Amino acid sequence: MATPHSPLQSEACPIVQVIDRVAGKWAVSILIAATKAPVRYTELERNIPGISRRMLTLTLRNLERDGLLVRTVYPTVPPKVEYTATDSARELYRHLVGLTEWAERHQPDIIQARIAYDREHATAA
Amino acid sequence: MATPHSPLQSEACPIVQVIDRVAGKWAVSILIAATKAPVRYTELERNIPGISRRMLTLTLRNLERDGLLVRTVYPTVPPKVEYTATDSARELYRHLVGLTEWAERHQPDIIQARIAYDREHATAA
DNA sequence: CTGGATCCTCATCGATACTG
DNA sequence: CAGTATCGATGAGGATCCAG
Repeated sequence: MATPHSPLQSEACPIVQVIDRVAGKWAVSILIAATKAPVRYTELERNIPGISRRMLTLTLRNLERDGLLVRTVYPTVPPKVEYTATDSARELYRHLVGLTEWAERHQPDIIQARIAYDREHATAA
Repeated sequence: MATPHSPLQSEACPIVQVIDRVAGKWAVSILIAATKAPVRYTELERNIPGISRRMLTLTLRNLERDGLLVRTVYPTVPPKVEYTATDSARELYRHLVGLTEWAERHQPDIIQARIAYDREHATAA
């Protein structure tokens, strides 16, 4: 960490804020999509399995509010809205990629660890 | 995250799994503490402001289950339990540091963005 | 097509009390 | 010291309907 002090002061730790901001898989999914190319509302709805309209809208608003997405409205007859990742978001995305790579590397380990743990702590059947 | 058990087979993209695993400030706070040095239960309870016993235990169990923490019990008369970060967790921590730095760099921007957004979308004055 | 507003459910979390 | 068990409050999130 840039500031190796205040080890356990979670409130002051910026990473907590990032986690909170990105908390919920929806934000990340949207961010990933929008970083690759400007995306439309319906496009996101189709490409993110299981997301509800409500959460899509809510998450989009939050990301927009935090300056991670830019919302562009084209006043055409069928309304068209595009969401574009800002530079800030693209930079964040690079770090998320770091996490992705970690996840990919350790996914098998985690799965194994869970299996082992569950077997160990199995509810006597 | 506080779910007692995450599904063993997650079909989601790896980054979503990381986010889910680390979602909630407690996991990160604990991870940070345990990465720096082995920590005891009460030590965590004292140093993580606002955490409840329930969440502390739950989060510890999940991290342990995923192979990110190792739980060591010393069968002494006053029981002593130490939680130690695994290599896997330490590697994850390095990536979390990347996120931290991003957060520190962009925190002012985000705050500004929110202020601007809120002013723009103020409930019709 | 893009969302805002509403209702309602259920999971999550905090507080408390109890135990090895 | 290091937890577990239980209960109640809170709010995130899904479903639905309506509007620009």
